[in-house]
Amino acid sequence: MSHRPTLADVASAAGVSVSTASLAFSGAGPIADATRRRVLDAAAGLGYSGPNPLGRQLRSGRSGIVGVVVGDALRRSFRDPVSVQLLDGLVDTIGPLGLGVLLIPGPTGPDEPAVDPLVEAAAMDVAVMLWGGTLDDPTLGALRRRGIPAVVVEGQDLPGVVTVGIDDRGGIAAATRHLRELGHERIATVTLPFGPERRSAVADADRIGQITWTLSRRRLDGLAEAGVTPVAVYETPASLVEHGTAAAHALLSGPAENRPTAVVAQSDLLASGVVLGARELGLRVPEDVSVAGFDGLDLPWLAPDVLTTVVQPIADKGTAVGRAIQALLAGDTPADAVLPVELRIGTTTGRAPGA
Amino acid sequence: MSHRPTLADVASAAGVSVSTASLAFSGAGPIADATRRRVLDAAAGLGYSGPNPLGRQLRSGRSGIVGVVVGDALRRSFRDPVSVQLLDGLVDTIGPLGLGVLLIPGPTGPDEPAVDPLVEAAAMDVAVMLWGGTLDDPTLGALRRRGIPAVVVEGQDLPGVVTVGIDDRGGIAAATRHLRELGHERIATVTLPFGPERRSAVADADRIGQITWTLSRRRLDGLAEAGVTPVAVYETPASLVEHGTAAAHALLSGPAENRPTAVVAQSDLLASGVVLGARELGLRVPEDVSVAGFDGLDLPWLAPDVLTTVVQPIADKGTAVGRAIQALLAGDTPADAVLPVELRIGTTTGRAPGA
DNA sequence: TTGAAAGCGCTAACAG
DNA sequence: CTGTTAGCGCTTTCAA
Repeated sequence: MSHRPTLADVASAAGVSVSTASLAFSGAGPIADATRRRVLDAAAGLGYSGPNPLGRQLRSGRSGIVGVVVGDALRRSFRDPVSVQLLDGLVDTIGPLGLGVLLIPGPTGPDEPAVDPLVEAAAMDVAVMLWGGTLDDPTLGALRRRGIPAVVVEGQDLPGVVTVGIDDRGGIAAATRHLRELGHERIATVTLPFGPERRSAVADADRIGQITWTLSRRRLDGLAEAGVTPVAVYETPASLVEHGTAAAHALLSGPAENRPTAVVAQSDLLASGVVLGARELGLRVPEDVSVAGFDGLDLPWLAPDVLTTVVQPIADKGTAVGRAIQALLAGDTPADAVLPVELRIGTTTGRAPGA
Repeated sequence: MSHRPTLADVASAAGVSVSTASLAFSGAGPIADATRRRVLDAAAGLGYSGPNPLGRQLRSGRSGIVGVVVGDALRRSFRDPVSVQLLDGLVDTIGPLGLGVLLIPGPTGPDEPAVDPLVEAAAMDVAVMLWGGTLDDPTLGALRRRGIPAVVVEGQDLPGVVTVGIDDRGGIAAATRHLRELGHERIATVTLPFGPERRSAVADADRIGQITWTLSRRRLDGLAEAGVTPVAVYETPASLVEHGTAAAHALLSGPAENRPTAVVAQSDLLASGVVLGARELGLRVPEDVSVAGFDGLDLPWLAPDVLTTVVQPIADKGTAVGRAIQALLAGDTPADAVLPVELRIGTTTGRAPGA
C-alpha cells in the first residue's frame, strides 16, 4: 500500500468496520471510548490524517466553499480597500461556519470571456458577488443555471438573489446637507466609474444618463436628495488617489468666482486625491475648498487632516453577508439588508469662502 | 425527479450510456457529433448545467484548489499591498491552469488556534504560504501530514518545501550603497516586524538578536553587506504608513549634529510614512534627510515626489509561484527561486547635508 | 455499540 | 464510436 491510506485501511488496521472508523473521526454517533482510541491509534500508525474531504464532500453534497466573485475594483491589484476589508471580514465570518472562500475573478474587459471558468465549474455551495450584478449579468445567469444561490453586495436589487448594501444615497445626502449648512452653493462631485467603459472626464447630462453601475448612480442621486444640483460631475475610471487628483485639477483650476467651493467624492481614495490636487493648485483645504468623501477609511497620508466622510460599516457588511450565506445554506430565504451609514465630520470641510 | 439532474438522467433522456454522456461534456474521447448534440440537447432540456464537480473531483482525486495561507500582513485588513498584488497575480496565473484560490487565514495571535481548520480539512491540491513559514510552523506540519505539497513565499528556506523569494539582502545593500555614494554616514533603518510579538520602538542589539521573521533579518543584513552599521534600528509592528511616521519622529527629532541623514525603510509604506513624518518635523526631503524604501509601489500621495526604492518584481513572483505549483502538480520537484530586485532612484534621496 | 450495504456523481478501462 | 463495469472515499441508514 504505497498509496495514501483511506478510512478502510484504518478500519481494517484497527479491526473495526469502516462505518465505525468514520464515527471515530466525525463523532456523529455513539462509539465506545476504547474503540475510538483504537481507531485513532491505527490512524496515527498509518499516517492517516483524517477523512479525505473529497469523499466527504461527494457524500454530503456540500463542498464547504463560498465562491466570492471579486469585481474589477479588486481585480486591478485588489486596490479597493473597502472590498479588501470586506473580503477579510467575510473570511473571518464564515470560517467558524466551516466554510472557506474561493476567489473568483470577475469580468475584466469587454474582450475577455464574460464568465470565469470557475463560475461555471468550481464546486461551491453559495456565491457572493462583491460590488456587482446587473440584471443581465452573465455571472448571475451561470450561477442560477447551476442552482447556486447568490448574495450580491453593493449591487442592483435583483429578483432571486439576496442583496446586502448600504444607504449610499442617504450618506451622500447627509454629506451634501452638511456642506449646504456651511454655506456652499457651488458643489461639484467626483464619481466612481459609470460602467465597464471607464472615463476620466467631466460628464455631461447625456453621459450621466448612461450610468450602468447602480452604486455610482445611487451616490450621485444623494446630491439631488439634498436638493443640490452639482455644478460639475467628474467621472473617474477607478477609485484611486491619482484619479481624484486629476479631477481636482479639472474642477478647481478656474478663477475663484465660479470655481466650486466644495467637492463631494464618492470614495475616500478619490477624496484624498482631490485634497492633494487642490493643494497642488495652491488652494487651502478647507478654507478655499471643502472636500468630503465616502467610506471611512484611514488615510494616514492626510494626517494631521482628517477627511470628512460618510463612514460605512464594513465589518457589519461582512457579518450581514455571512448571515445571509448561513441562511441560504439552511434553505431559508434571507431578507435583503440595507445598512446605515454615518457622516463623520473631519477637518477637510469648513465654511464656504465668503459665507 | 424534483432533484437536480445528474449525468445518468441526461444519459437516459438522450438514450445513451452514462459514459457516452460523460464524453459529450469532457470531449476526452471519440464521440459522434450527432450523439454529442443529442446529449447536449437532453441536458439543456433537463436544465443540467454540466458535470457535478464533486463527483469529478472524487473520481480524479483532484480538487483543483490551491490553498493560499495568507500571513497576518494580509489578515489585518489585507493592508499589505505587496501580498495583495501577489495574490491577484497568483489568481491570474493559475486560473488558466483550471485552478482556483482558496483563502486560508494564517495564524493571528498567540491566543488563537495555531492552525486554521481549513488547513486541516479543506480539499486542496497544493498550498501556498504567503510570507511565512518558520521551521516549526504548525501549518507546514499539518500540510506535510496531509501530504499536500507547499510553496513558501518570502519565508525561510526550509527542507521539503519550495521557496520563492527575492534578493532582499542585495536590494537593501544596493540602496545603502547608493546612500553612501551620496555621502551619508549616519544611516538609520526602519524594519518590518521582528516576529509575532510586535513592537514600535528602537531596538537594541539584544532585541535585534531576537528576530524570528527571516524577511526582516535578511533586509537588515543588507546594510551590513553594504558595509554600514545603522546608527539606529527602529522596529515597527506592521508595514503601515503611520508606523513609518512614528519611526521618523523617534529617529529624527534630535539636533542636526547627530541626527541620521538617511533612513532606509524595509517597505515603501514605512518609507512614505518616514517622509511624511520628516516633513512634519520641518525637515526637507531629501535636503535634510534622505529616505529609501523597498517594494516599488505606486505612492500617489507623495506626488510629485517619487520614492527611491528597491523594486521587487511582484508579477514575476506570482508567475514563479504559479510555475512551482504546476510542477508540483505534475509530480516534479521545482527548484527554489530567488528573483532579482532593482534599485529605482527617485527624488527622496540626495547628497548628505554638508557632504 | 458495532457492522453490512448502499450510493453520492462521475470517469476510465475495457470490450464490443 | 458506444456500452458495461468498476470504483474514487466517504457517510448513513438499517439491522444485529
